[in-house]
Amino acid sequence: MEKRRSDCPALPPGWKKEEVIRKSGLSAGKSDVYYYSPTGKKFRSKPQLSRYLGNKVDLACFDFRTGKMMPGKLQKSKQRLRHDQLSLAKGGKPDLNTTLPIRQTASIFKQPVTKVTSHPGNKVKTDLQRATEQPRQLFWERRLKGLRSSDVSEEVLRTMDLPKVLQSVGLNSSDETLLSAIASALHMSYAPITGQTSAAAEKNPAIWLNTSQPLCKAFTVTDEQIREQELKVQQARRSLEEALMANTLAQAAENSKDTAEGKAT
DNA sequence: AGATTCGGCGT
DNA sequence: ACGCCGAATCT
Repeated sequence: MEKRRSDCPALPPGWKKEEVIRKSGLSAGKSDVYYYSPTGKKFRSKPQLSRYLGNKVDLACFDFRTGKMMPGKLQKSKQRLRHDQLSLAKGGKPDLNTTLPIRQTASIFKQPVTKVTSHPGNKVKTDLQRATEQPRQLFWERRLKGLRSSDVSEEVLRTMDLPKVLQSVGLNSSDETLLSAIASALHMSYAPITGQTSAAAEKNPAIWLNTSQPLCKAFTVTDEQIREQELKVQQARRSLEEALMANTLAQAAENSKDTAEGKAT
């Protein structure tokens, strides 16, 4: 079989590329691409490669299959914004993306910061497939300050009212940030959100802060509150269902109008 | 145990 | 249709 490993000019010197054709099974004829580092370590996907190279090499426009840099390949951020504004101006569908505005690291993929876990004479498996939890800055949630949600016409939406039992921890964090902080915590972790349970966190957050919990004082939620909330969610779902239904109907009407115009010309 | 190979999930 | 990665299979 063609076990030819070729140089890959788009990568630093010493990196090799290999393409292996599948010879049996349902996917016979298709191929898999692998890269080998100068030390001989094998890489079988772009995320894996990106994790290893970190910010040494920007792989944003690197095409894993061909092994070449493809300049037009930049998809995210810039182009994306332009498209959004364009389609918005034309009255297109609203963007339903719910990704949190959390800063990622230098690479285009999730990537842990440097964390040395292997020492001479110590057997520790490095380069875990899934990057472990990243360390976080103590008051990272403050970066959420001032973020507001708005509707498609840039009209700022009324903010949610938080129950009084929810109070932020630490100096002068605004209520507005607290909402974002709690929402982020709910999105980013499957663990229960308890707030800062240590009373000491209030006195000296720099030392006692639990960084896996939002900057929020400890609180308890009653069954009563849960039932109330369930009711609200049910109502919200009903109005959403109505809105979506109206939207698909309008869409269908629009389409049939378009095809009618097409026939007329 | 490590390398190779194909399936199949998610997008 | 394809990238990515789990896991069965091979050496």
